[in-house]
Amino acid sequence: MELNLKTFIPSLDAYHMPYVSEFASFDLPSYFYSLVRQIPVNKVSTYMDLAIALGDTIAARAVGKMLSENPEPDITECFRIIHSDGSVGNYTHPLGTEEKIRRLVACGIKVEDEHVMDFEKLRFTEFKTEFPLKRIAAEQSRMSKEFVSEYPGSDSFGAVDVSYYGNDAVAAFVWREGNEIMARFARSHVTFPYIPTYLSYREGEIMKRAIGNFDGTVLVDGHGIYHPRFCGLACYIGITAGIPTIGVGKSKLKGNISGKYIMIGDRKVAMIHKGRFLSPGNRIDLLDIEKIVGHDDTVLKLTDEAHKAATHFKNTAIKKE
DNA sequence: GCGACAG
DNA sequence: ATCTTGTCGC
Repeated sequence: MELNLKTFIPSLDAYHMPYVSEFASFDLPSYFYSLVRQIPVNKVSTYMDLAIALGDTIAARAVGKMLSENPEPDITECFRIIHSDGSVGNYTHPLGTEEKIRRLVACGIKVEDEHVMDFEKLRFTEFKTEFPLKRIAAEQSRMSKEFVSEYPGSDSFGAVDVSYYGNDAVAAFVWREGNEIMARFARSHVTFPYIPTYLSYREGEIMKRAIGNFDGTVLVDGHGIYHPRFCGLACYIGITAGIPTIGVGKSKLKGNISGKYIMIGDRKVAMIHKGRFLSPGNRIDLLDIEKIVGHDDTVLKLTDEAHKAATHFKNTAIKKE
């Protein structure tokens, strides 16, 4: 016998459809290196210029980091990227800054006292780009609209954290079973760099693999709606996996402190509890979080267990390889 | 000159 | 988060 779906499912909208990210496996470094290769041989550009071409000035440090990890320095020449004040800046090479200057001079660029002469005239900014970080930020804004504040309730809690050895990451997810603490791990090489406010695209997918099909509320090492686009790591995980999540951050992002709460504009996005910033990720609100940590102070300690598990796995399994 | 800038 | 990457605004 076959079911007539049209009869039994009146509207797909009645179901919660997990949001699918378009950038879950986006290779930002490859895109970035292709931008670097656009700089003409007799020109220079700055870390900030490349960050703008990527789509957000907040990525300036990540630009430096990606250049330092350039896998093909002969094909993607990175010595043309200099500081915004015209000084040549660092060069990840055994010979350091001296080598950067030597290579610039070899291209006919004049350098005096570690500064590029006629810097503004030699500066290249006309990148052909689709501003990927702007697109990702737009996805965060769209995704934030999928946030649901109704808490389904749960008697089980888990916590997830990530530890790194270079760009090799391990995610640890821990939960309680009776008196035991259980752990599940996920490993992978990550390419997306750490960029403030884009943490989801570095850690979201590996964390979801460690969480697996856990049926409960997940504490995430990062913020939830306490985020400039109301879409931090805990939201990304909660909304793309369709599960209740709570963001647990150790440090501030932006926003104003008002008593025990953090405000972004007129929206209350987080509460301060025991030096942590707690914010809704998905399918929960601040009042639920307040009740949970007030009723059971062992729940938050799961985040410490997740941190320990991830660090231990990294030190014992990854570092030795 | 020093802090922000989630991890 | 590690192993050093940059800019802005006060």
